Amino acid sequence: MKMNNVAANLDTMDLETRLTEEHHQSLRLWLRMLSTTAMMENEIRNRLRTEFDTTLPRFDLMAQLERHPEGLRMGELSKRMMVTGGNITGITDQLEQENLVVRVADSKDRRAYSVKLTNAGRKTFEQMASVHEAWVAELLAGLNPTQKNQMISLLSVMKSHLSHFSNNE
Amino acid sequence: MKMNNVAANLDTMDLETRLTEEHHQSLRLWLRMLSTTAMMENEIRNRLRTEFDTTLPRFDLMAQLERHPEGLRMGELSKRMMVTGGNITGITDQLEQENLVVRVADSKDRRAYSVKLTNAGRKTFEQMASVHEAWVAELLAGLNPTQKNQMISLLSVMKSHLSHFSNNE
DNA sequence: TATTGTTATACTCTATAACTATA
DNA sequence: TATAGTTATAGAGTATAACAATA
Repeated sequence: MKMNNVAANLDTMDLETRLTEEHHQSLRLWLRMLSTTAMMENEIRNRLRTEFDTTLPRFDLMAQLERHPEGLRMGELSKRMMVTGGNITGITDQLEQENLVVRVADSKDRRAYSVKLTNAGRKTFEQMASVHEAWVAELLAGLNPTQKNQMISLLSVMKSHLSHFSNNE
Repeated sequence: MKMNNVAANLDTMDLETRLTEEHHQSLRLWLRMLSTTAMMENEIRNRLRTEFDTTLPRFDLMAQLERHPEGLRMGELSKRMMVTGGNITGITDQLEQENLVVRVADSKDRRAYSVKLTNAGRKTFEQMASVHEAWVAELLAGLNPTQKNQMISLLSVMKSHLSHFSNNE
């Protein structure tokens, strides 16, 4: 009786062998995750550029603001988008020049701004977002709803473990 | 009786509502996947830089070569790494200057080269790879082996659907 | 003519660190 | 002193397109 299954081997294999196999399994998972995400991300970046002449970080910033109609401070955006402050300034500058967002002075802290979508920005974003959502559905159509839910919950477990490291999230 | 479960609603909801819910589910999955991958990728990039003074694309190129001791042509590397040719030239130039890889003239096609790891390159890569593998295991320790296998197979389904689009892989 | 790889260029995204102004 | 945001800079990664050598 052959036992190729990892779980079945738990009690027959020595610790070192088991760890090596688990390491290989983890590496396989990570490489697959990395390449799958990259394929999807490349496709979406290309479509955002050719269809809407925009980029993922710009789209992402607008998406953050759409979820927070009261506006978000620069530092909040920096944390949520996982990039340092200087970059937020740059992207915000671009979007402000195109009248898609505005900086509103904070009434209590005169060092701070809240960034908000303008009406034009909200309108533009809503149009992009609905097309974007359809793209995502199209690209993920290989999974059925049950599989998608499984994946969402596995990612949640993974993410909460990851949040113990470094300064992410 | 409330029915919040997607599957339970399949026969009672109209088509349009169902599609909207599936779209939202897909979007949620994609956003979670994107942020989870980014967290892990950032952590690994940082560690590669601080511990080995290298980058993910450089590491990735060496990893490709390690799996192909006979060498890979520039065009092959370009396809596998999902970037255009000019970039492969640049990364290969860097690694060649550090004596980690060599370009070997193809005996049959005088336009082409095969890129191979040097002995020093192989040694350097093996050291990095074993540390890298331990990092990945550490960062993925939130999932047990069964969950990792589930994730691997879900990603496979997803990836094979994605490969129908554009020029990826 | 088509293909392999290089070169030159430009653009986006990124981090870092010094800076201004407030707190 | 510490914090919010900006500025300036440098570097990595990327795509595109024109190019040379060879097929």
